Amino acid sequence: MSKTTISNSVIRRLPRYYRFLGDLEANGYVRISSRELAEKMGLTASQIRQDFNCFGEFGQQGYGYNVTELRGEIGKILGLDKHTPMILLGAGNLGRALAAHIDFDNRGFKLIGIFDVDPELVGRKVGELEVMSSSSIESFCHEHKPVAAILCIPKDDAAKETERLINCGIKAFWNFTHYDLRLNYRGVLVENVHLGDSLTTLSYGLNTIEKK
Amino acid sequence: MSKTTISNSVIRRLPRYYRFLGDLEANGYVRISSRELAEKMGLTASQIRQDFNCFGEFGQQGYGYNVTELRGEIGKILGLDKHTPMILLGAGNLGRALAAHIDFDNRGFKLIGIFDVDPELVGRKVGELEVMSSSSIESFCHEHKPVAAILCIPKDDAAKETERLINCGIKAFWNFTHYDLRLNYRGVLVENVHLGDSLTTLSYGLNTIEKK
DNA sequence: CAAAGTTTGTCAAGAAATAAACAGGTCCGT
DNA sequence: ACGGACCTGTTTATTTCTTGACAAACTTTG
Repeated sequence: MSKTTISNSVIRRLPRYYRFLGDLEANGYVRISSRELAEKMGLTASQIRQDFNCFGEFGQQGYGYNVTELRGEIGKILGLDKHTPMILLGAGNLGRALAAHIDFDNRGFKLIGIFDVDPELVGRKVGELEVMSSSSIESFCHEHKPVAAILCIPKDDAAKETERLINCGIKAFWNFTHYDLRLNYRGVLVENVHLGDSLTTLSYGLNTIEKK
Repeated sequence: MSKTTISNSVIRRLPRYYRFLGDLEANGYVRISSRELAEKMGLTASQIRQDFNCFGEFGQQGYGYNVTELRGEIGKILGLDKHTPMILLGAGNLGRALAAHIDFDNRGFKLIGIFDVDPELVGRKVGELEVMSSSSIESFCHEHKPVAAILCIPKDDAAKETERLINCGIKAFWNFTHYDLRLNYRGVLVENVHLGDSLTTLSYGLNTIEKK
C-alpha cells in the first residue's frame, strides 16, 4: 500500500538507495534482501522495507528484491527517466565545474544553456556549450523553455535573478549561492546547497573530538 | 545548562545560524529575539531557544540575544577560530573550483596543499598553491602535518587513497567522491557530499509536483 | 511434495525531534 | 519607581521517525 504523503527523511534516502542499487547491479547482483542491503548501507532492514513500501510492493517474500527492477522503480519515482531542460547561471569556477562534473542526463535533467554577465567568459566553451550573455536569458527561455536553473552567482544577485528566472518560467532552482532561497509559495522548488555549511560541520566534528 | 550529547539535527543547523547571524551583524543588527530570528529563518522560536541552550545560556530575558556575542559563541562551538591544515586530493574541475571558491580561513581550515596524479596538472597554479604530485603526499604530510583532506578523486581510488591518508595522520575527510566513506571507527570523521543526490532530490520534486 | 528456512509487508512499540506552555527575569514608557 | 510588555530557559506535550515483532507467503532442499 503506497502512502499519500512521503516524509522528507524518506525522500532524502532515495537517491542513496538508487546509487547503491546501481553499484550492486554493476557488480552482478541479481537479488538482494533488505537485511543484506541494510548491512551494506549502514541502515536497518526495517527502515529499508518501510521506505520502499511508501511507494508500493517491490519485493517478494522469501526472495527479496530484484536489483534491476527495484532500481528501475526508484528511478521512475525520482523522475530519472526525464530530461528536464536546465540552465546554469554563473560560469565561474564552481559553475564550470558543475557543468563538467555532474551527470545531468542520468539525474533527470539536461543542461541546455550557460549564462554569465562577465564579457570575458561569454563565448567560452564549457563542455559542449558556449557561455552566453546574461542579457539573452529572456529570449533563450522564450525559445527553449528551460524548467530548472542552477545558481552559481554572487549572493547579492541571487534574489533579483531568481525573480527574473521565475518570470521566465523556471520552476526549480539548484542554489549554490550563499543565500537561502525560500520560495515555498508559488509552486517553485528550491534545493539549497551550502558547501560552506558542510565544511563547517566537519570543523565542529574535529573541534568536538579534540575536547574528549 | 548545556547538554552532554548534541543531536545531529542541532549540529546541522548551527552553520546556518552562524551564517544568518553574520548577515544580521553586517546589516547593523545589535540584538535579536528568538521570535524574530525564527521568522527570518523559517523556524520556530522554541526550536531556536532549545538549540542554543544545548551549549549554554547566551540570551537575556526581556532583551533577546546580542548578535555579535551569539555569533562569536557559535563560531567557537564550531571551531571556526581554528585554522586546521587541510589538503586537497584531485585538482580536476571540481577540486580547483573548491580550492578557489571556499572560504577555508573562515570555516576553521587552511588549505595548504593540492595533489593530483595527472602530470599535466602537476605544477599548475591554483590560487596561491601549486599542484603537487600525489607521490609526494607522504613526505608532505610528514613535514606539514595536515589533519583534514578533501577528496575530489575518481570513485575507484577513494578507498585506497583514504587508507593511505589515514596512515599519514589525516583525521577528517570532506568527501566529494561518488562513494560513501564509512569509517566511523578509529575516530576518523567523514562528511560525505553527494551533489548528484542533491540534484536527484530536485528531480523528485519536479516529478511529484507534475503529478498533482 | 512436504518441511525447513527466508524474507516481505505491516502493525505496534520505542526513541527522537519539534512545538507549545509557562515561570521568572528584564526592559521601557510614563 | 511601577506596571505592562517582552523574552529567555526549561518543562511538558505532541508529532514524527525509527526500530522491533510477527503473520503470511515464497524458495529451497532433501
